[in-house]
Amino acid sequence: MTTTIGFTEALVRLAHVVDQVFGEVSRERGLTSQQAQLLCLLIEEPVGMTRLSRLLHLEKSSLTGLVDRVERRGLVARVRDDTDRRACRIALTDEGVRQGNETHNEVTSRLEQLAEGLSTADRKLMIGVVTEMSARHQAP
Amino acid sequence: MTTTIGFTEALVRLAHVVDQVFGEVSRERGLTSQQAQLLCLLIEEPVGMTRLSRLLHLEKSSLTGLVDRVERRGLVARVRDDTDRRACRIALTDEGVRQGNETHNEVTSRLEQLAEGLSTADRKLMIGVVTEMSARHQAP
DNA sequence: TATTGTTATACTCTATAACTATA
DNA sequence: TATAGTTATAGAGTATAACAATA
Repeated sequence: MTTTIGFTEALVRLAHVVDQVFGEVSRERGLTSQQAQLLCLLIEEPVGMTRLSRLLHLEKSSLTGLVDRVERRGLVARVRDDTDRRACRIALTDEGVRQGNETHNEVTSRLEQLAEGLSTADRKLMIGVVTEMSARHQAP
Repeated sequence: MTTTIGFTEALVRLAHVVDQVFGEVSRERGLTSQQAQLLCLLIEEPVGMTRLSRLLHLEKSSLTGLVDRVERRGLVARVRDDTDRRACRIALTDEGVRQGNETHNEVTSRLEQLAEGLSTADRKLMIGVVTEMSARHQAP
């Protein structure tokens, strides 16, 4: 029973797998995908609401609630911006850093497991393809 | 400013792109991603709630509401199963077939556009990789 | 008893519109 | 006036638990 699929369908299927892995890992930590994604995004550095909303493709008002819920869990904090009293930056707490890193590592680990045995050349190819597609998608 | 990304990160990024394209196309038709996904899934044939819930990784109770909303929009109908009076199959209406096909085609078209210029060999490679990863993810 | 699907309930996610405070 | 962020509101998505009807 070997069903052949097309290229586009492969992309969609891959997206489902990634989404599900991310969802599973998040869920195991008592987080939603969105909450976990927020934590992962903040690992690098604190980010303000307006920029976060662009990065996550969310309206600012939607973000307010998401941040509220993660803040209530003690994983992030609103830190005031000294240069602009209207603004704040969302920063991970110590526990948030832990959860964010663990989530990221676990997702990475599981995806690596699924891709086990894939040659370095093939990986590089996929990275190249994705980088190109991603750039095209953001360009317009 | 050329930032190099890892293989796993590429997978995650690709998933985001696909999700977003799917979301954009759905939205343009006044549908949510989940509703559009349901329509696309039903293009092949009508499916019962239990099987749908496995295919979409959703609890049956969550599915009831989703089907309700899509049915309210006149895109699907609950058809009774003659061999089992407990069961029903969710079938696309004529309008549902149209929307499902158009959504599928538009998503395909936009993803193809993003992957324009990619060689046949590279496409085949990606299909192979995804098929393998997808199979591993479902296996356990 | 097991299975199919629904209902009740409680959160979460999301957008739109209107708002406050600061720039 | 424009920008940063919040509030109010409404609808959609989701899970858990309890349920009805049928197998």
